[in-house]
Amino acid sequence: MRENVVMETRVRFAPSPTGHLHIGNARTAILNWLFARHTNGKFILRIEDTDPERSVEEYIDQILQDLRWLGLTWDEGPEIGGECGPYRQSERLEIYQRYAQKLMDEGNAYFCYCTPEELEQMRKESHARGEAGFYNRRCLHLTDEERQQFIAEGRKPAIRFKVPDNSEVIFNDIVKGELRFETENISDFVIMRSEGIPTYNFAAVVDDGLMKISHVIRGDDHVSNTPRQVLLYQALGFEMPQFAHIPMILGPDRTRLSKRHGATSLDQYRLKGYLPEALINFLSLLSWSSKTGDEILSIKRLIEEFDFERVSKSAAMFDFEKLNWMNGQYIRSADLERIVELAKLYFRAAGYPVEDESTIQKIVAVTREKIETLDQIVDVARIFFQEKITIKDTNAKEMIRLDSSQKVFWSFLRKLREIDVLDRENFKEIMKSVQKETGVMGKNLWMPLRIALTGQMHGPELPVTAEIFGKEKCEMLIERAIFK
RNA sequence: GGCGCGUUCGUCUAGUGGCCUAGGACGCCGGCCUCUCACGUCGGUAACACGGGUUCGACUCCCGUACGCGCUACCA
Repeated sequence: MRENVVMETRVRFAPSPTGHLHIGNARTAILNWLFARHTNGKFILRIEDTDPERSVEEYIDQILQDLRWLGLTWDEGPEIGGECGPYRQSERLEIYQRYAQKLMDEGNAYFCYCTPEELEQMRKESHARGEAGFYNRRCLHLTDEERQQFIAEGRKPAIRFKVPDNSEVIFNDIVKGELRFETENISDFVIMRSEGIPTYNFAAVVDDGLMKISHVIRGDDHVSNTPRQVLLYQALGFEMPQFAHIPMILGPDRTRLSKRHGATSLDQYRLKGYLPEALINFLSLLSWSSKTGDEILSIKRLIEEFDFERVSKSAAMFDFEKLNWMNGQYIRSADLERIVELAKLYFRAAGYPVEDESTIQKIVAVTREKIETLDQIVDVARIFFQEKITIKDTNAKEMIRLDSSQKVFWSFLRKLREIDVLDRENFKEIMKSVQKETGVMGKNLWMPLRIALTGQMHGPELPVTAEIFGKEKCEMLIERAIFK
């Protein structure tokens, strides 16, 4: 029957507020979002904050902010609600209890009174025997006296799911293909902790089921959890979603990307001056590729083209070099006004005055050409804000003392005084006539001017730099270079 | 230890049995552009983990080995 109905795609991103939004999780969020938009479905945000030990309220806001910064708008979730709320697991505790009770009533789950020490012992023993699972099902076969005894001792029970014997869990993963697991290798696992809080595997299934999630898209570190969840779906009678396990992102040492590898939280990237669309583009290209072979892809194209057919099965290393290159591409092609606004943030932090809008715009236009992350604009633009010029480079010092350089300065000065307003065009004209007059050309002509004006041998286009400085400042700087 | 997943240039990848003398991108190297750096542009460097099958033919299919990663919690 349901073959005829075109089911609406409903995907979810379910972060746990135990820290900042990790770059790997951001990628998972991006792929979920892309798929939702591609299929015209819904992108649902759910907060998995069942562990009070590790969940921190502030991180929820942080994560929401990060997601918004990326532009990943959600259709249901915190702050906007939806038909399947609440969207915070800590507010759904009664729901999990109800379904756990249902499993107990139907004989699919049972109380477990084992202590951490007892469990640890079992783990050791089964490990020594070379088995996969570890729980020996002691509490499944408890006599009434034993049970009374534990209760009398004040032991609070957890609830374990009873894994079917001798069967095989088979499911089709959209990216990995058919996956099979013997239940013999899965021991009865806890679904409700003794404090009445659900475990991840249980809460995720109950919520995904109730929220009618059609595709579970997550990192492939969850593959091993999936058979447990499949069993739960079956026992609970929920419709099974499709699973798509996307490959991990690795650090330079080929282990899963983590803090050890440097910047891993999204806000660090924002602060350093990466553009959200660059990050989305780059992250999308980790284990996915456009069939056109293009690599610079707009959000629009990403939405149009994304599908699981082209997601690869193997993990991908995070390549900072390529991200930087890509970010540079986006910085240069973005609307200038936008980059100006962002650049001002960095200028202000560096103490540069940003009041003169048209000057700032010119500065950004010429300096964005040379940076890969926005924070680098502070260094490149320093020449426009520095109080006085100090020449550190000895080659540069020697250069301006050259007779030919001094001749150039004098000639340039004379011609500069003849004009009213200096701009990039008449700067070039002046240079031409200075060349004619002095016979100095090429590097010997330009470099002394560059050094006199900026104190450095490298920098933005000189005509533009001179225009930004203006006639008076140039005049003053060249005079100084003459008498040095 | 057990279970699962993976393995094409340094890195991200294309490749679905002949189109592969393995293509593109980042990086790197060199040329051009040029006052410099960067941009841009042109060219170069560099890979099918290994061993068996299957097949007229294997990067592509099957099996094994090696290596890597993940899971193996009353974390998610």
